[in-house]
Amino acid sequence: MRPLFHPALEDIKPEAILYALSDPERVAIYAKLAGASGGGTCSALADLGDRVIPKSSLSNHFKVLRESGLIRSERQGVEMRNQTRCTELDERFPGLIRAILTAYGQLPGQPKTD
Amino acid sequence: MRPLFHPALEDIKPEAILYALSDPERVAIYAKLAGASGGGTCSALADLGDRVIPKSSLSNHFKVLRESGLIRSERQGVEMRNQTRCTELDERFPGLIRAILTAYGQLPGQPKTD
DNA sequence: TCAATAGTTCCGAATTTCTGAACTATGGAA
DNA sequence: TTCCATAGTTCAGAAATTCGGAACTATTGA
Repeated sequence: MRPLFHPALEDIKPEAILYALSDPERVAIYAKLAGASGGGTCSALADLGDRVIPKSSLSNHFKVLRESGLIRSERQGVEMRNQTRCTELDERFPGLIRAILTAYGQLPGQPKTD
Repeated sequence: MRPLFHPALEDIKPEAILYALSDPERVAIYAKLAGASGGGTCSALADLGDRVIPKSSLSNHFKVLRESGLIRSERQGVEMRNQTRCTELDERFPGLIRAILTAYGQLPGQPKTD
């Protein structure tokens, strides 16, 4: 398995962030991750309620989120811990992530409006 | 030619906005439009400096921007006037467009950082 | 060493994007 | 009215991307 790639903060591109978050499934995953305290595993986030995302699609979603710079993944034993890079990101693109999650009505603790 | 479709404000979806603005060419077009006073025509926005966008691609870019709710297009004689819907949009998704343009370093009047 | 679990990679099918060529709509000139 | 020029749209095939099942890899525990 090739090592996971994470872009350096200064290499993160707005187009990659927007592309990654232009898919509601990825937004749902990211929002859960932003809410979760422990660092979510892939399989813990596969269930969207109305549909269960296939493993390979899920793996790809995480790859897109990771390579865009939105999350950091690291292996912990048999599973993968994923966490958002939102503090860093807010430094590079102030207000961006919050505005996006607000638009989706997915800010942690916020009632869904869509 | 079929009539141009514009979504009602309440039908505008964040995923469509993010998708439309995940393409740097479309961002460049949108940013020019946000800066232009008159309402830009397609051909006036085709020249990106490093490349001239083909007519059909340009037409498609405008379609994506229009159907996502970012711009409004209306025929004025032989040409098309395009204008942003940013005031409306800011009402629906507060701060979103500004945060995105800031991330791209493309806010009107702002020096490019990327 | 073997089995179980978590996730990645591969690869073919389906979908989407891109763009040259043909077409449509409008306005002005003859 | 007819013809031409201009601005943009639509069509269609090629290229690129996405999706997801099946096979594979890595790690842990028995």
